[in-house]
Amino acid sequence: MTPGELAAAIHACLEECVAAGELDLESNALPEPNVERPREREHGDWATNVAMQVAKAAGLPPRDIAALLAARLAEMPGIASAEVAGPGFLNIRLAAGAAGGLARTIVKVGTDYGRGTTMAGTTVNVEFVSANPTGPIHLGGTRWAAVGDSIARLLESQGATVIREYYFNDHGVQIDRFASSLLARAKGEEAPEDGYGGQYIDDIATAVLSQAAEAGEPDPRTLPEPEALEAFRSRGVELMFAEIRASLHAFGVDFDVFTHEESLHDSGAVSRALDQLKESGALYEHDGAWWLRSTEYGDDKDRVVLKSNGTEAYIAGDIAYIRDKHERGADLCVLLLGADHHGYISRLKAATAALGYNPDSVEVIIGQMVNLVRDGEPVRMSKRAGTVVTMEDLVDAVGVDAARYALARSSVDSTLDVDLNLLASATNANPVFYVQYAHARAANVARNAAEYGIAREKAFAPETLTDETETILLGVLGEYPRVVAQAAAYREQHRVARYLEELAAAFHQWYDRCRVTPHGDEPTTDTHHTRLWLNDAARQVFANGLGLLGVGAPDRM
RNA sequence: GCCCCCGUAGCUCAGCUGGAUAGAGCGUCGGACUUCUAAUCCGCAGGUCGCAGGUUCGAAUCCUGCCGGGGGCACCA
Repeated sequence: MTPGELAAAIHACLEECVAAGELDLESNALPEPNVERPREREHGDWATNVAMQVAKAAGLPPRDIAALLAARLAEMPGIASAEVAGPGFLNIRLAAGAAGGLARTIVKVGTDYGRGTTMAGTTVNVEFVSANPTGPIHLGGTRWAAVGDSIARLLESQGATVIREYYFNDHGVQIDRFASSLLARAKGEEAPEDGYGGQYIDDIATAVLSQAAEAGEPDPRTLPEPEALEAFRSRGVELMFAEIRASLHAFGVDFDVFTHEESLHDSGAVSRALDQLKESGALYEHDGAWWLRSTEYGDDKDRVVLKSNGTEAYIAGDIAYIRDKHERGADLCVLLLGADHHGYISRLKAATAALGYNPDSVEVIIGQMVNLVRDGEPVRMSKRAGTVVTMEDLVDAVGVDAARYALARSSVDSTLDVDLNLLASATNANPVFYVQYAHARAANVARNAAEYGIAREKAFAPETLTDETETILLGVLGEYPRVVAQAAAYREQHRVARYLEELAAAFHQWYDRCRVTPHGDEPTTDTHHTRLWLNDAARQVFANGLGLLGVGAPDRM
């Protein structure tokens, strides 16, 4: 019996109580009972606080309601006991066979265990990273790559169609500075004061020169300044962006759509969007500029969209972009942005509403910064000085799995300290190995079991799974679908990681106590076959959960 | 001045949609491999959940104020 089935059973008991006149409640207002594993083992396998939740509405003491439910619940098949505890908790024990049945359920369902359909039919556009192609992905962007991809996987697991999207800003002054930095380095000069430094600038400058030579074009350095800059800009951006894409791919993150900011301007999408807003009155003219009424959505002040000099402000591209995403069929647009962008939320919502879309169709996740720490001391990263730690640096130091896991296991609300020395030297400080090891162990157990003639087909006797560690392991396994559903609903990938660590602990403890293959001359019994079911169920959940984080599940370590 | 995030064990962080005695990893100390992987397990130690009020049967969790840290408040992108 899964916790979901148990919740349904409790709900049925509530309905029966209402039908029998024992509870004075609207039957359509009954809550979906919360079923959780109690912290204390003595409190049973599962507990619900539903009696306390409905106590006020029913006008009865919580313990009385719990008693009514307990009487009915205890009669149901698969339930060993139900008793009232504390202020009105209902502690439930499952019959051994009912609890153990979960192992077979998981094995049968396989990769679908933990998947749901609550978001079926919904198309979600998830935009993340979107770093300017003026340099390699740094630590902060790496965090969003790990988090964004995992959130995308979570949404997919609940049935959504997900588009991973990267907004590629090739339009503004940052790019101009990038181009002039390339030109300066190609000429052997220092990069300009407000430009970019670092070895990669030299490398790309060199690559631009050789590309031009191969194409039979004149040396860009000999061209007049504007043409020279353009040559370095167009080729440099392409080269830089190819490098970014390659890094992301090696990191296990691939995007479905790359949108160039320039293309929104070139295609007329920007002017179309602005025309629409002018017509609807969402833009107004003042001091020679056109303003968006973003204050109506909590912004401090209205924002300029068309500057008085006739050029478009940056936000104009954003407005066209959010319209573009909706027109391409997105029901929900999720954006991951760094904490330095939190001021954008209100103007983006305002733009969305002004365009005629539901502002709730845009959801901005603000993630806090990543700090580089070395031996406990904060290290300042500077693009100009070229002291930035990049995605590749991190991967070189700890590997993709450890990097992704370390970045995904914390809430994005917390600033994150990354200590390369710590991660690289004491790799067991990263719990990913604890989880992966559990999976590898389970795989090994399965290999050994096959050698000993233990096979799932030979028996499934769930009532033999009676060791305390087996009860706990089954309990944790049962929570997985709810954890995934909530992680998806709250867009909180770290819940999956934390869950896997809990599951790994339960698995290792079980492994320590219960053998799948018989000891020495011990005869093979149904218990061994049944434990293989449990082992394989755990292995499946490790694989499913690690998959949601984009982290590998190795069979050997 | 206004807005957002954070403040929980020595360190890094969970727990925050209100529930039973606040957790994990790392670090310290002490145990456990003649049989499925010791990257593991078991035990000890470690806490005014930043501070002060409030809400209620119940607050780390919700509300208000304050303190401390980070980020943001452009006709820049």
